[in-house]
Order: sequence, then C-alpha cells, then structure tokens
Amino acid sequence: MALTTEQRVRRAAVKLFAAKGFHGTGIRDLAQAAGISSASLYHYMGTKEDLLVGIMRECLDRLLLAARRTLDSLDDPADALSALVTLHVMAHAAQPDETRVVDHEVSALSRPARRRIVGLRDEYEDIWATTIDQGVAAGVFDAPEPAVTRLALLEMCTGVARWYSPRGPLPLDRLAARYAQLALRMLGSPSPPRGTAAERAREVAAQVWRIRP
Amino acid sequence: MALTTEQRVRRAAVKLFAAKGFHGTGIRDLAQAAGISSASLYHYMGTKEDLLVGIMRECLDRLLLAARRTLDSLDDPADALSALVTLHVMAHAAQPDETRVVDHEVSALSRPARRRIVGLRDEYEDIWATTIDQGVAAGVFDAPEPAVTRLALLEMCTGVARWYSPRGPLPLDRLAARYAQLALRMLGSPSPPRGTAAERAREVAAQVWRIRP
Amino acid sequence: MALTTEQRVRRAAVKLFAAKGFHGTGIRDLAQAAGISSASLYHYMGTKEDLLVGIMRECLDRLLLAARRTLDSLDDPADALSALVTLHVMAHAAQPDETRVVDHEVSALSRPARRRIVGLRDEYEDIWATTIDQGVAAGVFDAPEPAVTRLALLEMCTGVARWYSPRGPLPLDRLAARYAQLALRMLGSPSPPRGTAAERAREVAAQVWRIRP
Amino acid sequence: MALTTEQRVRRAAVKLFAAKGFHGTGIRDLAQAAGISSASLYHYMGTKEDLLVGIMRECLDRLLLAARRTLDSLDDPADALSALVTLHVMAHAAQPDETRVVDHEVSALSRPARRRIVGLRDEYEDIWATTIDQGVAAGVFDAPEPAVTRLALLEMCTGVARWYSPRGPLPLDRLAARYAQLALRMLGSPSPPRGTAAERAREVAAQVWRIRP
DNA sequence: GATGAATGAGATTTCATTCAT
DNA sequence: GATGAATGAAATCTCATTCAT
Repeated sequence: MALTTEQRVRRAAVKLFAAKGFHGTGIRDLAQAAGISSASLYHYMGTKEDLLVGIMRECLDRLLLAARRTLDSLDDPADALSALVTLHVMAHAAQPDETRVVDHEVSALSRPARRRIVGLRDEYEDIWATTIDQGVAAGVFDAPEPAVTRLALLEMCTGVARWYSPRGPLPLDRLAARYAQLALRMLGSPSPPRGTAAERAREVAAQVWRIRP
Repeated sequence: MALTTEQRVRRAAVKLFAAKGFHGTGIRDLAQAAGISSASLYHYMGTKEDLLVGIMRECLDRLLLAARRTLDSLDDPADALSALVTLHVMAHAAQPDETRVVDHEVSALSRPARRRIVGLRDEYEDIWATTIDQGVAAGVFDAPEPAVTRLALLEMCTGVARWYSPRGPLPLDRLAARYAQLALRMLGSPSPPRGTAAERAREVAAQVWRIRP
Repeated sequence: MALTTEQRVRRAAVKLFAAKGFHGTGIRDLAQAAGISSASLYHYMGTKEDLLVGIMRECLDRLLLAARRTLDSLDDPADALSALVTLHVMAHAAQPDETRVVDHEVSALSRPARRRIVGLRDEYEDIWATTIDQGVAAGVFDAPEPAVTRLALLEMCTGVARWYSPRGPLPLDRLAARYAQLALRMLGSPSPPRGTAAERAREVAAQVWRIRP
Repeated sequence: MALTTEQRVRRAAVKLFAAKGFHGTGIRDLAQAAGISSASLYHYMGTKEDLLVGIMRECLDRLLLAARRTLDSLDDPADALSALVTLHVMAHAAQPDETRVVDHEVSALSRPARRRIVGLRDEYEDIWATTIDQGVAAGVFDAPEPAVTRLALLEMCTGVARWYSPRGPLPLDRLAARYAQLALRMLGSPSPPRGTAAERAREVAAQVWRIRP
C-alpha cells in the first residue's frame, strides 16, 4: 500500500501549492518534498501548470460527482441544500489543501486552462443556484437576492478550508451539522434539517472522498 | 489632485498583487504599471516585501480604526454586529484588491512581517469575537459554537471581495443591508437590524475609506 | 572608437554561431565571449533568436542594398552579372561568419522569423534571376535552364565563405575577378568582363561593407 | 524487405540531422522518429555522436569508392572531371540529407572524430585536385588558380543538395549533364563531354547508391 | 530486445536588487 | 529624482545517458 512516486508528487504539490502558492513554490521545492530530483519530476508531470490543472480538475470533478450523486435521491429543497452544505463543508475540511488550491490559484492558470477549470466551477455553482431557486419557488426559502445568498453561502462554506483543523475540538460531523443549520437560517427556512439529508451526504462523502466522520 | 508617484506605485502594486499574486508579480510588472523604471521603483519602496507589508498594514489599520470608531457609539450587540458586518462588507466591496491581498498573501510574508500582520488581523477578529460573545451573554444571539459562527460570518463577508462588482445590479448599501440581515439570521437574532447601526457604519465608512454609498 | 557592449555581443554571436552553430552555442558561451554575465546579455538582446534574426537581417539588408545600388548604374547584362558576382564574393569573403550564419541557420528560426528572412533572401535571388534572364533574352548568355544556372552560380559564390582566408595567397580583388570570369564562362558569355563592372562593385562594397580591397 | 530497427534509426537520424542540425535534434526526437523509446536507441547506436560519425563515414566512403571506381577506367581529364561532377551531383541530389549532414555538421564533431572525417573529405577532394591538375598539365583545362577552381566547382556541385527536388521539372540525369557542361565551361575546356564519362558515372552510381536515373 | 525510471548537468530566461551617472 | 547597466541567484525545463527489470 506504499504510495507510488506519482502520488507522492501530487501530494507534495497539493501541500506546497496550498501553503506557499503556485508561484511561490519552486520546482526544486516540489522535487525535494517528493523525494526525487527535479529532473525526475518531469516523468510524472508535464509542466508545473499541468500538475496544477490536474489537482484542480480532480478536486472539482469529485465535488461535482458528489453533488450530483447526492441530489439524485433528495427531493426536498431544504434537504437538498442541507446535503450540499454538508458535502461542501466536509470536502473542504477534509481536503483543505486541494480546495484552497482550487480557490486561490485560478489566476495562475493560462487562458485555456483557466477556461476549463472555471467551467467546472460554474457547473458546480449552478447546482447550488438551482437548489436555491427551487426552494424559493417552493416557498420554503426566503432569499430576496438569490445570487447574493448563493455567493454568501458558498464563501462561508468554502472558508472552512482556511481554518478548520481536525485536531481542533469540533468533530467533522458536528461542524457540518452546524453549517447546515447556519445555511438554513440564512435562507429563513423554518424546518430543521432532517436526518436523511445529512445521512445521504455522509454516504456520498464516504464514497467520493473516503471520509469517515 | 494628480497622484504622486508613490501613490501610483502603491496602486499598481495593489492591483497587480490582487490579480496575479505577490509571487506572480514581477518588479518589472510593477514598474511598467506605475510608469517608471524598475530602478526608480526603489526610491518609493524598500523591498518588494516592504511594499506588500505597507499595503496590508494600511488596509488592516483602517479596518481596525473603523471597527473601533463604530463600536464606540453602539451598545446593543445586534446593532454592533450589524455595524461590523456593514463596515466589513463595504470595505471589501469598495476595496476588493486591497482586501484580497490581505487575505491571500499572508503566506508570502517573511516570519517577522507575518507575525505583525497576523497580529493586526487577530486584533480585528477579536472585536468580532467580543461582540458575538456579548450577544450570546445577553441572550440575543444563539451561537452554540461562537468561534465557528464568527469564522463563518467573517468568511462569508470577506468573500464579497471575490465577487462583488460595482457595475452589478446591487448597490453597495443594499448589499451591506442584505449581509447584515443574513448575519443576524445566522445568529438567531429575532430583532431586525435597527437603522442606527447602518447609519453609524456608513458615517464611519465615509470617514475611513471615503466611501459614499 | 571602442566597441559598445552591444557591438561586442553582436560580434561574439556572429563568430560563435558561425563556428558552432546556433544550437551549438550556449548563452554562456555568448556571455563569456562578450565579456559580460549571461544575465547582462539580456540587456542587449531580446532572446537568443532575436540576436540571430538581427544578424541575418543586417547581412541580407546589406546584400540587397549593395545589389540594388550596383545595378542602378549598369545596363549590360554581362556587366551586371559580373558586378553581382564580384559583390557577392567580396561580401562572403570579407564577412564569412555573417554569411555562413545566414546560410546555415535558417532552420533554427521559428516559423514567423523564418518567413521574413527567407523573404529577404528570395528578394535578393530574384535580382540574380532577373539579371540572368535579361542576358538570355539579349542573347549574350547561354543558359538552357536559367534557374539551374542561377543556383549553381549562387552556390559557387556563396561557398567562398566556407574556405576563403584573407591570409591565403589570393588577394580579395583577384579572387573576385576570377569568380567573375568563372561565372561568365558558365553563362557562355564571350565578352570578357569589362572594367566598369568590377569598378562599380568595388565602390559599392566600400560603401556598404567598408571593404577596401 | 522491411527495414531493420537499426536502419530506421539511421534514417531518422539522417533526416533530422539534416533538417534541424545535430545540436537541434534531441535524443527523444530521434527515438520518436524511429518509433522506439529513447532508452532502446542505445541498443542501436553508441552515443549520439557515434551515430553522426557513422552517417558521415558511410556517406564519404561511398563518395570515395565511387570516385575511385570511376576514374579507374577513364583516362582523359575532361572525361574524368565530367564523371566526377556527374557522380557528385547525382549523389547530392539523391541523398541530400546525408550529404548536407556531412557538409554542415563537421563542427559538431569532437576533435578526434573530426580529424578522421576531415581526412576522408580531404582524400576525396584530392581526387578532384589531381584530376584538375592533370587537365591543366595536359593543356585541356584553363585554370589559372587550380585550387580556387576546384573549390568553386565543389561548392557549386555540393550546393545541389540544398535545392534539388526530385519532384521538380528536371530529371536527375539532365541535371547532372547540365552541371558537367557548366564544369567544363568553367575549366575553359573546348571539348563537349563525351558519352563515355556520363555512362560510366551512371553505372557506378547505380552500384554504389542504387540510383536509377 | 526493450523500456520506464532516474538523474547530473546544463539549457534559456527572469528574478529582485544595486549602483554609478 | 531618475535610470541604464549590471549581476548572482534562481526560475522552469531539457539534455544525453545509464540501469534495473
């Protein structure tokens, strides 16, 4: 079960890009962290940018997969949003480095790569937008400016990656539940989140990220 | 009222650091954007890092000043939090570049500079923490995990800098009001934000950032 | 009358590109030969390719200038061809490094640069083609395949850059005269080259390359 | 009749060295063009330089062999020179890549390899020198500067490799005949080239290079 | 025979910074 | 004040080559 060199490279990159930024991370830093020479690095990646793109793609692909898989079995908008928040928070708490890279380094991408990555991000955000709209239409959400509310929610949840520590006092599932509560409050939703949503979100998280809260 | 060269340098740096990151911005980029030679740059700044520190200091100093000045005349915790949210949102919407630099480039600082900047940031966040604690103690806020709520609030409000555009459909004061509402909802506060808080926040914002909403 | 650094760079490049080829010459070789650091090199050139293009352009520009200036005052096709050969040989004998670079390193150019340089070369060769055609039309040249003859002539004369040494037994003007004779023989021209052509060619060579035979 | 891997490597090298130069051709380019991995390349060649030397040796060996075999059966200097020109032109037109490599990449060789290759080239040129000298001695050639004439002839003929295309309008034997005529004109030889010389040259070319004009 | 893995050395180019003018 | 000239260090990436499998 030892890691392959390729995996070691990827992990080193994720950690360093998150800590020092893409431009702040040198090829030598990467090589040293992966335990190989900087020339050998080029067996496992194309350019440094390819490495970045790979990290971002995988992270966003998983987020999209998780969101879609979850919503497939949830009809109630409050449940759906609850599940989205739970998943998003779990993902960002469990993979803070990956998600921070996705969040912070878009500007480091070349034009064509940026277009692709932003496309994925937009797909993901569209899922949130749709869910919110459905809740508003159903009369269970109160969101005068749905777009503003969506962005507020997303930024709030994404921010978890910037401060959550598994070594802190709050276990991951408690954190996620708390955030789901905050989200429903923001939407003026009277109903407390039902267990089903959180249950479903946890199942999917376990499948997609192998998170076991 | 023409800008001094020093101001031009500062503004160019803010824009470029925000757009491409500190490490992604070269000294020559700065010089070109400021309209001087890269050698002349060194008359107006110390090192590149000094420039970054200056930008961050000023931004945080203003935020702190604004927060303190506002709270001086507000007793009610709901009013106080309302005002803090309003100020924070206005600052981040009106100065997205400055605040993004503060937010994203802490890792680019050397150890001693980082300590100072993080110190300022912590001072600022302490004001929020105190305000929340007071609301909880007074029974007007429902925040089982006050620290989590504080971080959720801050990330939500800070995120404004990443997406708000003055050319969008939402005027700044409406945005701030909406965020204040969201914040109070998150805190389970029954009382709608009173006009005084927003009023006071706008006064201070006008003094500190010359924002006229 | 000391050389500027830029001139030293140019000369070093000409010598090294001619001796070891463009790809065989490293940036460090250039810097060392020019007596500056490799970083300083970039004050005086853009990229290594820009340096190559500059060398080629200048060389071809001069060749074109010389050819045009000469033909302006020569009507007789035999005289004209005589003068072209004389100029070409003098240029290639006096500037063997420049001309060898033009001759050998076209394949090292990027697509757009190559297009420009080959364009210049074609302009120059067109002058030869026209001159030969005129001689054939006038009945003074016998060239069953004018294009073949032109290429044979050009290759023969260009080759001078690959072997001629000013330290050899043959002075430059004797060499040029000999080549003019060979060229007219190849064209089956009965008339010996008149003095006017060589005279005119020498004048122009003195103007364009400051050659004093 | 499929090619062996070794032949594929050799041909790929010839093509690439001719097109991009020795230093401009990477080991990976070679491997890709030969359809094997770059590590496998080292089963079929020693170093990259060995490959170059092999190409040059073979090319020059064949040229020498052809020249010697031809002259064995030709006594008349005009016939001999005619045959030399014919052979040289045919070789350079039929194998432009090989001959261009011989011509352009001598400077890429290490000292000892260069000595050997230049030795072969000198042997070959000596054959031309001797033939010209004999013609001069016999009074059939007019060459005031025999060495200059030899170099002019060789450069003219070698140049064929730089422009001749089998897809052009001129068949190979017509081209060779034209060049033989040009050569004899340059030498002031009154006699038209007799059929025997061309005949013999064609026979040898067929043996040595399997050229069928 | 064939190749993925590996690398030290070196490629070109940019970096932030200094200094004489 | 302003800048062209200069540079050591470092950037990303490629080089030819070796070797265990």
